Amino acid sequence: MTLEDHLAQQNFEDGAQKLHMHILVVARQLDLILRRILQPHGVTPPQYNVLRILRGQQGNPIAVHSLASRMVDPASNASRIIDKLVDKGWADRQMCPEDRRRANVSITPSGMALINSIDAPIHHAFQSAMSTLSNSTLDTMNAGLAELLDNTDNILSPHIDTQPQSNTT
Amino acid sequence: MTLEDHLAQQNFEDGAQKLHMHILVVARQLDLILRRILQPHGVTPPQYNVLRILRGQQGNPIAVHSLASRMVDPASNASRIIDKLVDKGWADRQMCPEDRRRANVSITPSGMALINSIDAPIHHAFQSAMSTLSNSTLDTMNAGLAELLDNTDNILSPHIDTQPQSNTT
DNA sequence: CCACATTAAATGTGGGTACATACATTTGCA
DNA sequence: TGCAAATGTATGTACCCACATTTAATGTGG
Repeated sequence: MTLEDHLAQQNFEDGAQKLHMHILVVARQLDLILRRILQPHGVTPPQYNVLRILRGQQGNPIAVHSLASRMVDPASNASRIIDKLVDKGWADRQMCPEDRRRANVSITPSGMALINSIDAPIHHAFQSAMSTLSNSTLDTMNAGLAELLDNTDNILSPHIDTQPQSNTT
Repeated sequence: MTLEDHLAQQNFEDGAQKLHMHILVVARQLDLILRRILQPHGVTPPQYNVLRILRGQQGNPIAVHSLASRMVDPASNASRIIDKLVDKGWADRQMCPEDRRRANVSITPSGMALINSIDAPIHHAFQSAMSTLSNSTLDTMNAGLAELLDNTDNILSPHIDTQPQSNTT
């Protein structure tokens, strides 16, 4: 099924607009695939994302804000995602004695068991989704997306011009 | 800012996984840009998406299910998006006399005025986001994403094997 | 030592999504 | 004709998001 079929639209103004739509639609597809695999386990994609980060900490607790910065959606509501994980016994939240504003989060054995059991099928699914792309295509796409990422960063938070300004105003 | 900065993660297993993350993160950035432009007008991205489709109808009303199929998120809840548009006077919903299950939706002059006034800045923003990419890069990326779209379609709804099976089992 | 800004986390609000279900209406067909 | 299946739309539930605000604790300059 092509992009045109997905959107029931027959022509795009140019390659740039088509790329825009392609990215949105494919991102949605990837999310649906992940959701499909996670669903039977009662885990959602953001929760899975957090569990992966916690596992990467090798048992070391991590502050909420630092966890948030590593998420795909660097959420303002990391707190609430963690709430869900704690409710289900997959994560643990302890107050930090040195800085009582902080809350340290860590993964529980039960959370670790969960993520270890679902990780392989997920990796396999995405591997197979990408399997038809050649390495050189992968590289070109990654380079293009990196460029796009940089451009959108500039649109979202314009750089301060680093040229020193003479104070003539 | 690179993908590694965005996710505060330093290495990805392979190009495929990196592509996966790149797509998710860039899709999010594009959504943020759109949201940023729409926000002052009190419109959300899905609402804008629906208004564009309605405008494309040249004044002809369209059924909800047919509208839904054209959305980026072919939502089960197109109804609720339309509710919002009707509330704000940008769209109109009439019952269809020939088929009383159907609800026909059309854009109002006020909705038309709104979308015409915000369309240009949006087009400009995305054009500039993509402006650094060469045409050949755009083509390669679009081709790769089309392939990815097809692969993910197959994962999400596996094709029935059209080979006639001999009944030997 | 104290006012004040800054930081960390949580929470409120309004919106969106997937998935399941409800309900009315049409269609297909026995 | 009569009734089951399919269709079109709306709604309920639980989750998620962006953005603004709140609450608490820590830093910092006078």
